[in-house]
Amino acid sequence: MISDVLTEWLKERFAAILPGMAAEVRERVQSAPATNMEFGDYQCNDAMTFAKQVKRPPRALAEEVAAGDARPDFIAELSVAGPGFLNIRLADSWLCAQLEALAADSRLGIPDRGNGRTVLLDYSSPNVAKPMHIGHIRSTIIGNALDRIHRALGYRVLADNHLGDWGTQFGILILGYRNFVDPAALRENPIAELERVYVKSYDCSRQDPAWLDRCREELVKLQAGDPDNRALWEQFVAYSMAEFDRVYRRLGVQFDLVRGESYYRDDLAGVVAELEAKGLARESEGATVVFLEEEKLPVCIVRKRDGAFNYATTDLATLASRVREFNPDQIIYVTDERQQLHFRQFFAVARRLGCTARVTHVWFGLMRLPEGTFSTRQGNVIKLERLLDEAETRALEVVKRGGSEAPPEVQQEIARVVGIGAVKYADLSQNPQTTVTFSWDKALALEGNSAPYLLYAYARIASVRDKYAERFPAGDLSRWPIRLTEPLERELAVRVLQFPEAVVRAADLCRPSAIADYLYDLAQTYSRFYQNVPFLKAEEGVRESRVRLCGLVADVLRRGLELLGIETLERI
RNA sequence: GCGCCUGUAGCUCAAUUGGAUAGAGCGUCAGCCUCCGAAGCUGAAGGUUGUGAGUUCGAUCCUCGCCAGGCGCACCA
Repeated sequence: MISDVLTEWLKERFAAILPGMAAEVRERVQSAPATNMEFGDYQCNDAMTFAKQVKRPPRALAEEVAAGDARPDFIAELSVAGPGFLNIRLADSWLCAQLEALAADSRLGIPDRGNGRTVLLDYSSPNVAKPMHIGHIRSTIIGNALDRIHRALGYRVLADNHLGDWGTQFGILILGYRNFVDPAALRENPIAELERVYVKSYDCSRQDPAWLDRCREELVKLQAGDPDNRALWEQFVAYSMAEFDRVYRRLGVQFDLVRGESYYRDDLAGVVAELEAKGLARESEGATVVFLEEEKLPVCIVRKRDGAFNYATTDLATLASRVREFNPDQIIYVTDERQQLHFRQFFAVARRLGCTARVTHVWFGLMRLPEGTFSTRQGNVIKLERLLDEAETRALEVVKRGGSEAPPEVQQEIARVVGIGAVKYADLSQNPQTTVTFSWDKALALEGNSAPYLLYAYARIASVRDKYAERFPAGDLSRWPIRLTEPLERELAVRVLQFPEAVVRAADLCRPSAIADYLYDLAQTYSRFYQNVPFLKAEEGVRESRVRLCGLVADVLRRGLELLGIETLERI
């Protein structure tokens, strides 16, 4: 990566002029893309940071760094500006060589950061017997993007869908099912019917304590292995999986493991026993809890007063099982913001149990409606499948409005890719940690910073290649080197080479939006280039170089979108 | 009450975690298709970064106090 090459060189330079603090220099010196094109391509601000410590003027330090006579071949210009900024302009010849290397590299320069190390990703994790609604989309899409990004960086990724298939809701559901289910409706739409039954039974439990007691009994029977309740439970899980699989297929999401909470049900007692044996958990107010005073956190309950286990227990059992079986270096959980406290508690307990795997909670803001939060009981949920349908419908309207000549099934396919891509991109292109207020127009945006803008840029490049082949049938792109003659194409070249940095950043921050931001910037730069720099009309040599550069942009766009789980089309 | 998060152009969001003149899209206004795909491009207007202090060469970013909103806080997950 460009920044690595520059950083390494800068570290040596700083270490040479600050021999007393070489170790710290090697730790901290960084280079970053220039904030303003006029300054150069990259910059380094560390003369200012070190000046304080050595009590010397920052500008003098910077000048000393810049003064060395052995200027490496990748730097064309190195200058000092303002209080001590080091501005670097890269050499065109070196940029061209880097582009040639990128063109020959199937990884497009993405480094092998993982080196085979294992990352386990826990995401999506919907509850059985409830429909997937738009609140589930963020975990699924962000988690899947993190999955793809880590795989690209050479990690061994295990994506695990930790279904909510063993909670207290099953007592309510089983009793409701026995009393209210409509077999015809169940055949027609199982999940909708189960949802109706659940809501009705839930209402009963709120009004009638006796009903609630009977729900608890059903739950106890299920957990004790009662054959009838077990059969019902299996049926519910099967219905839900069918629906989930349908949605996942549409979203292009695949898991390596689908292990719901039920998978760990026999481990729960052992977790509590271990905590007690190690003196970490003790009885309090009838429950078994772990006190977390050092961390200044509330107590973590691992067994309720009624003897039942809860979420924290399940998570601890799950973690232990994962460590035993896969020994992951890192486990990433993707959930909404409401679970922050829970994860802080859970991680604290895990550490006390000696867990050394790096555990990360990636949380995202809740999805809301303009009128407030939505809930199953208020009946104002928007189902995920309906969102996807609507996305495809709107995209199809745009395709038709554009006067597409393509046959209907091709238009349908374009609408599918554009619509689903728009939904995903709307979520992935912004910082996950903000609350989002759902609106159809935003989720399905088809212009501006959106998937269709990127897909359009991509399709235009595919067209460029076709046009080139058509007009210059004897042309052979591979015979011509890449050259940089126009400022805009040079700018585009630098952007293309920054792709690996965007991927690394997205992984480091667990923020796929870093890639989305980068791709949008790349597509914008490309569009300006496309509009303002002639290439098929350029002279031979320049023409081939520019068509090849276009091809590299296309490769990066395709790969980048793929990392976000968004498909591309050659025609749109 | 305590904790976490958010507040940036009329609206939706960026700003590479302390860097230079805070950038995009939508919307508004003015231009660009006999031309490599106009789902595009060029330009204009639009800002006391919620607010008040502090830290330093330098603050949207760090510290403290306020204001507004969201989400949590012992037996749901």
